[in-house]
Formats: sequence, structure tokens, C-alpha cells
Amino acid sequence: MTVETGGVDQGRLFELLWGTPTAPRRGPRPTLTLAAIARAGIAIADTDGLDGLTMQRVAESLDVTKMALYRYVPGRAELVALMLETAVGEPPPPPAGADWRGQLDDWARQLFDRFRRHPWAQAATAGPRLPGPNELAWLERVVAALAGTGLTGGEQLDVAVLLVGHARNLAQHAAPDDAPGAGREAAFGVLIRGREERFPALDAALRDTDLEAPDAALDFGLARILDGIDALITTRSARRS
Amino acid sequence: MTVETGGVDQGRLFELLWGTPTAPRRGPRPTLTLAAIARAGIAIADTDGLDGLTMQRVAESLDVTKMALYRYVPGRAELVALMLETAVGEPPPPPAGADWRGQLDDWARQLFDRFRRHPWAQAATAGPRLPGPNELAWLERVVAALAGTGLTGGEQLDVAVLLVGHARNLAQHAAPDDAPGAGREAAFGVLIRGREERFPALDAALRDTDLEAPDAALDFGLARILDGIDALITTRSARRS
DNA sequence: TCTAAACTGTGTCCCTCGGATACAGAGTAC
DNA sequence: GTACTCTGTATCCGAGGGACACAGTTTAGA
Repeated sequence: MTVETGGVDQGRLFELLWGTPTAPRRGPRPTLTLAAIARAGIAIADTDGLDGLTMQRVAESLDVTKMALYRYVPGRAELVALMLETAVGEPPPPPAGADWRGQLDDWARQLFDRFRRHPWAQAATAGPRLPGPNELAWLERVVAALAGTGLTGGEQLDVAVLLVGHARNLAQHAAPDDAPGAGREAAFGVLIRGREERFPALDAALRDTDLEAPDAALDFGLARILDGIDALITTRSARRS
Repeated sequence: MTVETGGVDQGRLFELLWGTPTAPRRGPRPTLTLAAIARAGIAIADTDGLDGLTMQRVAESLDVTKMALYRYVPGRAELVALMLETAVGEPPPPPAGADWRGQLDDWARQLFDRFRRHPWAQAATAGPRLPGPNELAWLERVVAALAGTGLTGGEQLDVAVLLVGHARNLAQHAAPDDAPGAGREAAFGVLIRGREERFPALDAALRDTDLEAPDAALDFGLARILDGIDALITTRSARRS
């Protein structure tokens, strides 16, 4: 009996993400590597999204048959998980000499950048899933940055969840390459026009919005979140002394 | 020429979400309604996820043929959009006599609740998409609550984005029904065990985590966000006077 | 050196699912 | 009553994920 969730074999997925790659002792040399397969899949998904990602296309871009991929990857779902783990990659080193706030600010922006470069990652991270080593390494950085701030372990993890959510969420709203017509006016203006009495506050807000910098929403949210965390740390350390 | 994005006809989707339902003048009476179809789809997706949602199953649960659905809905993608719009529903009335903070706090929890009841909504809201009337109505509430706080229109929308992201993100982490074994220890503990030297801070944080309340992460993030917004409003109004 | 085992990539097959199309019946305007 | 319009259905197709058996390749062991 194997443990399955939504067609994904958890055991094989764990082996794929966490297992140590071991070369086979006998038989023909493998012509592919997990890394190469993941890269090929990422390239396809980056241009055509997850819908455009088929085993056939990945195989073609590697000059093998579709079924050859199944020697390396249990199935499509697991391939996407592997692509995700590869796409986020290892977390960047924390900026030298930065306090917790500087570290978290940099961290969130870096993560945002990875998500923006791979729009499909947004969809791929929906729902509960098994995190890979790289993903945990990113988490580790947040918690490490918060050590010594007086926050409990649970709160440190809560901060991580909060920041991940913000970075990922804003990568969705941001156009991949600052494409024209991706602004709020283009998104909402058309819908509200002619329905001002139904959405008066939205209408007013849209009129009050000047052309924002591309990542203004990221900056704004990040600043609010870090301000809130700062307030908590300050209050608590003041109370303790 | 029709404008398409990822196989979704934007024009027909707009008509589906925003058009006024008009009864046909001739021919047999329709046996179905958009609302009934959406409900049937939601029921299926609630139990088996978006992967379990097939046109066949939706049709079966309504006692019609698969192809009958296409008289009402352009395709599967548009059905999901309609389901989403139906599942979020109309926003609740703001709590009487609450200030902006009380309103936003309640708003975020209500939205969180909707997302938690429909786990598939997380995946359905990934990527840019056309919002429906209900979705805009939710946004309207946030912006309305912030009118008069001194925030610019753009900032008010930034707040909305921030809150939506948090509510949606945490619905993902929260188990639908407080299922056992859904805690952090179950999720991360197994992965870290034996790799403590690789994730020292995470290991320490997990040990420092006592059993949290089910929605502790939601509360924590929400409190930080609202604190941060409060700080901004306070500082700015102080500077203005 | 020879043989058996292990492993790889391939060809073929099947099933599921989304969707196009043609058609028969139902209901209405004239 | 007749022509037109709209509905649900039956049939068909192609794409895509994946199972399976097989042939070829490399190595361990006799």
C-alpha cells in the first residue's frame, strides 16, 4: 500500500526531492539527468505556462521519447514539483551586516523575483504539498534572521508564512516584464466604467491613483508587514526589561 | 477575431460573469441555470478538488449530458471562474459601528473562511484573471473602509491586495476541518529530523513551538498587517496636522 | 571469457477528458 | 399551421497521461 494524495505518490515524491542521486551499477548510462529534465520543463512552462507543459514537449526538447522521462520522474505532478524546487533554487546569502529587518526585506524581494520569473510557480504552489530542500532552506533563512528578536518559534514561522504569501501573491499581480496595459486602470477601469454607483469607493480610489511604480504594491505591503513585526518586537522587549 | 488568453475567451467570460441573464424568447425552456451548474461544480470540487472536476461529473450530478453544459458555459475554464465567483459570493455587511481596523479585520476573516471552505479556490485564483461582480464588491468594501484615513487611492488598493493575499494564503495552510496531523510538526518535523545541522534555526523554532490554535497564523499575520497600516495612518495624520 | 542480471530508451496500446458538430424534438412568433 | 429558434443528445475526434512488454546496453560474477 502506498500513500497517495491527488494522484501523487508521496513516497516517490519524497525520494525525488530529498533522495541522494545514486548512479546505477549496471545497464546503459542514463542519457538524461533530473536537473536537465527540470530545466527543460521550466523553459517550457516559462513561455507557455503549466498548460503548455506536456510530457511530450519536454521529451522532444530533450530528444527522447515521452516514456523515457518516466525512468526519471514518476509522473507529471512530480515533475512540476521538481521544477518548482529547481526554479526557487538555493536562497541567496543574507546581506552582510544587515539587521533582521534588512535581511527579511532583501529575502522577500529575492523570493518575489524568483516567482516573477516563473509565473507558473504561483499555480504550482497552490494547495498543501511536500516542500523540497531548497524551499526549506529559504524558510531557514527567515527563522535564522529572527533568532534573538524575542519572538517565539511559532511566531517566527508565522512571519515566514506571511512573507512567503506576500511575495508570491504580488508576483501574480505584477506583469512579467512590465508589459503595457497591465496597470490597475486597465484591469479595473473598464469594469467600473458605467458602474460607478455600484462601486463608488473603488471608482474614487482609481481616480486618486497616479501611475504607480512597477513594484509599488510589493514595497507598500512589505513595509507595512515589517513595520508591524517591528512594533511587536519593540513592545515585547520593552515589556521584558 | 476574438481575444483569447490561455484558451479562455475573454469576451464570453465577461458575458458569463457580468452579463445580465436574459430568458430566451423561443424554443424549449432551459432545464438548467447557471447558478445550479455552479453549485454542482462547487460541490464536486469541494470534495475532490479541481482535478476531480470534469464536465462529465458535473453533468451527471445534474442528470444531463456532458454536452448540455456547453449551452450555458463556454468551457471548463469559464466554469471554474463562475464557480469561483459563486463561491466567494457577496461580501458580508460591515460590522456596525466598527472603525476601519475592525472592518478590515472582520473582512479578512470572512474572506479566509470562504477560501477555507473551498480549497480549490486557491488554485483557481492563481494567475491574472477577470474578476467578477462579487469579487469587485469585496474589494469595494476594503476601499470604502479606508476612505477618510488619509491613504491615497493607490495605497487603499495596495491594502486590499495585501489582505486578500494573506487570507487566501493562509487558507492553504489551514486544514479544511482541523484534521489531525496537519500541524507544523507533522509537516516539517519529519523532514528536519536527521537534518538538524542543515536547518538549525528551523529545528530550534519547531522545538519552541507549542501547539498553536488552529488559526494562530492567520491572527498573527493579520495583527501585524493592521498594526503596520495603523502606524502609517497615525504617522501621516500627525504630520499633516 | 562467457553468462546472467540490471538498467535504459522505445513502440504500442489504452483510457480519460475537453470540445466540435450534426441532429431531433420542443416551444413560440407570425 | 408553419417556419424559426433554442434545447438537449449522440457521435466523433484529438490530445494527453500513463501502463506494459521488448530490445539493446552495460556490468557483476562464474
